[in-house]
Amino acid sequence: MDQKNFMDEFMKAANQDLTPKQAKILQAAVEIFAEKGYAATSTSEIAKRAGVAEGTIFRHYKTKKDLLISIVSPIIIEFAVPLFAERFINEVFQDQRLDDFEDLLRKIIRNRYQFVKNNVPLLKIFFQEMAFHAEIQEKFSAVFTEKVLPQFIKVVNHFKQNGQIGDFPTETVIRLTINAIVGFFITRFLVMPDYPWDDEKEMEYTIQFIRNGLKGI
Amino acid sequence: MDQKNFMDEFMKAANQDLTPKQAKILQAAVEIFAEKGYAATSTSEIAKRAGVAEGTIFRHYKTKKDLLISIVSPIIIEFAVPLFAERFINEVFQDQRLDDFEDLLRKIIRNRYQFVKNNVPLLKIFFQEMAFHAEIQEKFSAVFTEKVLPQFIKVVNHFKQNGQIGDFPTETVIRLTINAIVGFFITRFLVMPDYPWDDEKEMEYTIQFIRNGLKGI
DNA sequence: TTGTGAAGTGAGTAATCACTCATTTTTTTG
DNA sequence: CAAAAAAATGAGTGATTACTCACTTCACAA
Repeated sequence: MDQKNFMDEFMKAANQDLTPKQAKILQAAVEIFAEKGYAATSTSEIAKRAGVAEGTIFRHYKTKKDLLISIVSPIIIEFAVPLFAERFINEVFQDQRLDDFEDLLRKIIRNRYQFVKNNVPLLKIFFQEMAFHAEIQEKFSAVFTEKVLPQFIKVVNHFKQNGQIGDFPTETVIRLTINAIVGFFITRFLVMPDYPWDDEKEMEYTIQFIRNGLKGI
Repeated sequence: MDQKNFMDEFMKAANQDLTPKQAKILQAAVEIFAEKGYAATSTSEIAKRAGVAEGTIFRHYKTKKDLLISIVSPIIIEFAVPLFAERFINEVFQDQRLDDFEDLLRKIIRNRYQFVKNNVPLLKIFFQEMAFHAEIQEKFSAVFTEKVLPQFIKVVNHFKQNGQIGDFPTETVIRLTINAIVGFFITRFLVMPDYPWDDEKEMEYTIQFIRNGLKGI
């Protein structure tokens, strides 16, 4: 995916030029997809909950799958990109206050925590349907390898050089870090959303776990 | 996947003799459920791949959902339980060679690695369908809280007392540990199965990551 | 006011769905 | 071997599916 397509997606996501009925359709689809899964959801049920005729769905979305893609695409970009925009990463190398791995971890986790908390159903749909739809996999893969990975590598190598991260391969550091962070969110919001979490504490423990786990001996 | 291992798992768990056609049905259902998901799979397609009449499926399984539960139930027990059988855990407190957190981690990860490798489609179905079927959630919850959690708590407290695990809450230690291990398996076998993994090295890095991450400073 | 295109409608359609059941085939048993 | 039981069959069922299309309603510019 090239830059232009990418920005198109982003603009499409940011734009609010949806008709009221179209917005209702998206809202209903997200709710039901998250509840029962894409394949188990019928377009008639979406139309019913959206308070819309079934034909209206197909006026805006060529197929049911098109509706799914329209829902999932923005969330891929919004979840992965913002914290890894070039502007932000450059700060890491220039701003004294960011030259600490633990502080960076804290900043990333706290920022993404708010985003995840505000988008649980959308993210549930993403994780579920990624397993079965090549379009979603490809879109995610493109965003990850083009936008996230290069910046992540820069940062890890930076902290490896100044000794805050130990002698692991860079890809392994990235795997372990993303897994610890995303794993926390999945446990917190999808696996055990009703557990009496103390989010502040758990985030801090997770930060310590990652920092110590990656520290050289 | 090795078909022999695969059917062995079923025989063991079901503790019941299957007719050849019934075995074919299970095998076909596992394959297609893993490929396209439970809801997107039709019973006619299962029958076709199994080389069986559609009615034969319903002679052995009351409903399509019944077939799913019959597939998923054994895997829950076999994944969670074996390493936490009382006999094994008692060894941890008696056997000198097991009185090292790192060695225990290594033993657990290596054992479960083989199991996961031999049961990828089954585990994929489990993770996917757990999100939507209360029966599966309840079965898993029961096995986890009755069989796994109590043993895990014992072990963690043991290693906290002798200083190998630092001052985290026990539940947090368990969350971080399971997340690191299961996360590795999911990344390795579901998210990026085609990446040129060096499994030995990645397991060792994961062990170091957990051990250092949980170590008190 | 009127013309025009977009938005919205809902009855209609062919295909497919999970599941049934009367019947046939295979296996077990006495 | 014959009778009984179990396993397997596949055509048939009503319900539901994603999607279509001829039509109506709407917003708005000329």
